[in-house]
Amino acid sequence: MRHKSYACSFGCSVEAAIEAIGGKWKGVILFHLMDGTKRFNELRRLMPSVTQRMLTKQLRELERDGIVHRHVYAEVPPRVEYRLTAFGETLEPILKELEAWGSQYLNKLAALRSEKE
Amino acid sequence: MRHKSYACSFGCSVEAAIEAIGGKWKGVILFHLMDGTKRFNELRRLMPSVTQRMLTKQLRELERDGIVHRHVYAEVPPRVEYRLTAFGETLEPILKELEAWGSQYLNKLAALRSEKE
DNA sequence: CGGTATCCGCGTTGATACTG
DNA sequence: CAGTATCAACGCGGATACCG
Repeated sequence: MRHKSYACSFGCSVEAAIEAIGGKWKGVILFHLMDGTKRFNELRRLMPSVTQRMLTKQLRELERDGIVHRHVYAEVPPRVEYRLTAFGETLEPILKELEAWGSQYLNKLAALRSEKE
Repeated sequence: MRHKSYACSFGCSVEAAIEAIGGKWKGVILFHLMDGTKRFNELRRLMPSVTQRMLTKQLRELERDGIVHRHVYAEVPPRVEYRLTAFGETLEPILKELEAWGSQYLNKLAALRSEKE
């Protein structure tokens, strides 16, 4: 799914953007990181329905894509903090708009359902 | 994947938004529909790598979600046109920003690769 | 023209157990 | 605390064929 060849020229940057942030939990992860640096288990607590495996995987992809920075402290017990990179921060306005739009969308879905009853 | 219960309160509207537009081809479809009404095979020509099955499926989901309107003309041969709904049009600024960001992102990926060589 | 129907591979995800 | 490893299951998506 990831890292296909983006040979096409038009509309594909939209696709690339959606691939970067459209992973199953990435939007929510990024949204929480907009609040500031978070530790691994902090994120887990914020997203209880995400398994540890998936959280790790999504964070690694975001790191690979230059959106999230991972800082490992050489301590015992281990401490790992995640934060947006400068590039990741350029997503903030988009994430905020997505949240606003998503909220409208959820309202609309709820309205559609209640009018069917 | 779709129509989970959105019981949670925070960050989930981002998730909902991404689920609505994050389908494999939805971003590109919507981007093309921003140009104006398109017939089914017009969209196919604009996105040659999308199979007919997938295009149909994604369009049906966008229709169900109130983002795209499907107009069937009672003609022979059949004619079906797709266009953004009023609600779908509220996505336009977001899609444009996603495209701009995606373009930056692709540049960044290309830079990362070339500096590894 | 604009779809459905069916089959199936394979990637993604979850569950569980283990670790430095 | 913050992961990795392994295995099994599920479902997305492609290929192909057929239809009104």
